[in-house]
Amino acid sequence: MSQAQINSYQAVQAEIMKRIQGREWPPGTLIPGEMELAEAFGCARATVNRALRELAETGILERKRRAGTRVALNPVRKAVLDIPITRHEIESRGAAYGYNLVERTRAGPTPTVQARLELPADADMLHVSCMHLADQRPFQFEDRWVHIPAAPGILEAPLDRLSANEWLVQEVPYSHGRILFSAANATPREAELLEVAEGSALFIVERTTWLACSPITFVRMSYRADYSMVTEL
Amino acid sequence: MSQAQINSYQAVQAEIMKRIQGREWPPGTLIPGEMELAEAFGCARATVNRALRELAETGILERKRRAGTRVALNPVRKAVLDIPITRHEIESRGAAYGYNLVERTRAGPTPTVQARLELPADADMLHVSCMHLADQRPFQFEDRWVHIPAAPGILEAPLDRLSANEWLVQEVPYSHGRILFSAANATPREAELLEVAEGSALFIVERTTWLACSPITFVRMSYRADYSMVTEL
DNA sequence: CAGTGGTCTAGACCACTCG
DNA sequence: GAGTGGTCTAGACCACTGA
Repeated sequence: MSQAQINSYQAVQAEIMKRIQGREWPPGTLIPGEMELAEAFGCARATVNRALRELAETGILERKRRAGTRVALNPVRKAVLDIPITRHEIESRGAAYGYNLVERTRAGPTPTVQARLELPADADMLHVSCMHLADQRPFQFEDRWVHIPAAPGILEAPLDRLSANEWLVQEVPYSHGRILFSAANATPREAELLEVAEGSALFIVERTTWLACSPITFVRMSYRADYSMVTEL
Repeated sequence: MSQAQINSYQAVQAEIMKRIQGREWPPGTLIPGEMELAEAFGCARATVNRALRELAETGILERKRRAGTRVALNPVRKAVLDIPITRHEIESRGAAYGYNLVERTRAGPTPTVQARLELPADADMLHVSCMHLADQRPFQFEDRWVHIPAAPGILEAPLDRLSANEWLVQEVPYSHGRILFSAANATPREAELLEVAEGSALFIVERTTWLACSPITFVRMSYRADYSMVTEL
């Protein structure tokens, strides 16, 4: 026998990674087909398929019908980012969560918000902004616009106690969204709320969500410069 | 019959999503078991399993053995981030890629670099920094430290023409890494290189990679504030 | 048009965990 | 201990696509 039994998809992945990392299969290599690997490993093709499919999803392999599977030459690696509710993020860091409603106004969208949500200027919206605190210290400033017809209950939501994010997550399903990460200098208002110097760099996350083609909400979240978002790959 | 044939895993996913979005299954609902769904949809359990497993991976469902599958109450949604090579990112935006080597020095690590890579102060390292340009304009400043014993060929790499990133990706495999996103105010040097005002907010990405337990490289990439990273969910 | 990956099926065994 | 999801198998058909 030339090869011990490798009959779990994770074992197959480990073996493939071992060969890639050992440069037995350097970038660009065309690796054997699923049937061949299955035979060599002593397992079913479905097992090899799952192993290879998942590695391709992370960008390590590239698969094409007829052409086969090769080790990615220019790996566009995929990293998975967790997007938790802010309260949970704070609590998972072991800090006490605090919440302050800053503003709650029924108003038409600003031009920026209009553009992001693709809504008319006279759309019926709720503008809600709030602070999230970690151990009494400013953690995140949230500035949100909600399209009222898409989430009618929002007008009765107890936003003085609960962030709009938490209310929406439980009450209004969405089908897809877009997240945008960037940096910006703190405006005087943001500086005051986040207790940083004016012009201090902030980490910005903007999120827009839809249900089917109907826009629900746009939110801009600003974090102090000492915040960072982490992911493993 | 109560239900048309839904016999592809994507059709099953669509049906599940439809029921969640239609609030037929609001957050927290315990949904039917795999066998039951398979029978209702007229497909095999494996098909339902794949559909549900993938939805659970994105955070929409939560699955536990014995307890069953429920619609996530506090959805920690997962977003997938593409991490391309900078040259490809620039080219895919339709801009011309440019590259300038700024510095190339063999030196011991700074305290920050030491901490990130968990290396001793006298480790043998190459410090390489460079600018990536899009249509002749500054796009990203890359400041990198490479642990020479982990990537010996780096000393002969043509870093005057090719970024260390591109060379490493093809020549040195890695097993895992950590990425950290944050914001910072531009130092005088960064401001000059990126052609922004001193103190201007920069988007910062720091990446550390290892092969098994052996650190390979640490890189800090700074982007002008007009840059943003996007992902869909 | 032939060979690759993509998927589905029916059945089985297993591991975990909740009641 | 029983029931759920987690996985593997052997076989089959299909869609795509590059030679």
